[in-house]
Amino acid sequence: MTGPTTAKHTVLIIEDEPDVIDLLRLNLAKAGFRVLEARDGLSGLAVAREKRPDAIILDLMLPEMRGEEVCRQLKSRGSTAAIPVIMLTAKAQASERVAGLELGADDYVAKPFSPREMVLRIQGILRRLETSASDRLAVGPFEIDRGSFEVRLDGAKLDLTVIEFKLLVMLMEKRGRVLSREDLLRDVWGYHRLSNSRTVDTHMRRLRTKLGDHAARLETVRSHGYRFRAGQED
Amino acid sequence: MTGPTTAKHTVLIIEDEPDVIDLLRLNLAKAGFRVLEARDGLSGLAVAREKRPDAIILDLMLPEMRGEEVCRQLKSRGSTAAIPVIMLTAKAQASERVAGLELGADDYVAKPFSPREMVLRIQGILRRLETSASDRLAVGPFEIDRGSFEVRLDGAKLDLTVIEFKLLVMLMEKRGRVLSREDLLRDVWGYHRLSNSRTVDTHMRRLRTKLGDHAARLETVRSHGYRFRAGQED
DNA sequence: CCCCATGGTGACAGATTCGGCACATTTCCG
DNA sequence: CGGAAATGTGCCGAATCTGTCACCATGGGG
Repeated sequence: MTGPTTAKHTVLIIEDEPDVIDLLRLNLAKAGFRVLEARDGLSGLAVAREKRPDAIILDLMLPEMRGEEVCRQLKSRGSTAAIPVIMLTAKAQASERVAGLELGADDYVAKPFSPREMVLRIQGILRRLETSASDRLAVGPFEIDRGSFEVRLDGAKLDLTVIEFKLLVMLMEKRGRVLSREDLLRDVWGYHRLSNSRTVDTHMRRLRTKLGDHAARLETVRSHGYRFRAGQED
Repeated sequence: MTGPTTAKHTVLIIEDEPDVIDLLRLNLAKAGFRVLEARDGLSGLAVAREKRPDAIILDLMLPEMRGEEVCRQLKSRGSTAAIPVIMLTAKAQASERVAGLELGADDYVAKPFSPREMVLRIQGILRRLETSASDRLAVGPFEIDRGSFEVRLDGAKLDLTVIEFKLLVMLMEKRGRVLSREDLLRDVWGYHRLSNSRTVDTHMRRLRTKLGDHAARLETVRSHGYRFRAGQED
């Protein structure tokens, strides 16, 4: 996220059985989640659209609108399609599971479930979304956040140009591999016609300067290009 | 990814039973995946590190090194920690499942499993990773790719400044909500001391100019700030 | 209907960034 | 060791980006 860091994640429970709601609410709250609830499919859909929770636990058996349909509608609209949905159902048959997954559900838990497992699943899904959504890339002392265009080296924020940023990202993504000047021009600059100039070299120097002590990670491979050396932490 | 688009996803199967391997290999290949395999834990770990597959199917019962340990080691190193792991085990007890999830596994499938379900799970996990990894943000005619810093409007590439880009991303992420000038200064500019100038207004104008016909999506909310109007597609 | 707070707009100057060049340095090869 | 090729480095002018200001347009409250 580029935006302000949200302190807590919000989970919406769409479920009609009060016992199940209570069980989930208690455990999710204990794990630090904010909890919303809806007692039927229609209002669940409405709450999801209005509040945009970070995850949804969706019972299949619901009044007003069945869970399958709720899921389908969630997944069919841009603003809610990315919200992970965890299906909750009494039936554990494989056929049901497949149906749920085909609807676009992100995970599936059979009742009776262990609340601990449910919390872990949600945390796992959110962790996965989070690390790739804010799109962090960390190698040793280098930390890159594509979301906020920030680079940190040994914790200190580096002040890089857009080109320098892209250059470093590309080198780090392909760390260990040698990238030719053409590769870099194509991907960092987006050139089609290949400039025959020494632009890449110049920018590499600028980048190295800003990396200070760690400039050594940017290796020159004579006659071939440049490489971000992959260390043991990689 | 900023780099070239990879055509196929690669899945690594770490499993010692030939029957299971064949079943998976067949179905995954049919679904368009490239398949790697390893017959024991140690070599599985090695292959994972060298080839960096897009997903790993990991049996718990393995010669050389147990699946739990393989998973732990995968998750403990930067380069392989982000690879989703799907645990495969004969035991379906809840306790085992929790243990797997706590190890950092991303999903869990009990044997005997339906190959169809397995393929769906992998596709689901990869889809989730993908859409957020390349970090696309699409609303109506707007398409943003944070990976390549590109904005397209009605398919045409827009040439935005870094500030304009961040501004638009922030407004789109929080579309429908009014963002105050302070919100925007804090998140786009990263100011701590709040500039009392009209900087935000000026940049909004510049952004609007570049959006042409679609500038109307950027609404001014008098006395409060700005808002990206959420349309029906959202 | 008028006033004034609020926001839009055009302009501008300073700062930053960029691509390229000339020259220095290094590396490799015979 | 000598020379050629490759790369590092300092620097410059052009282009771009940015914050700010002054002035204009607008609209809501009294």
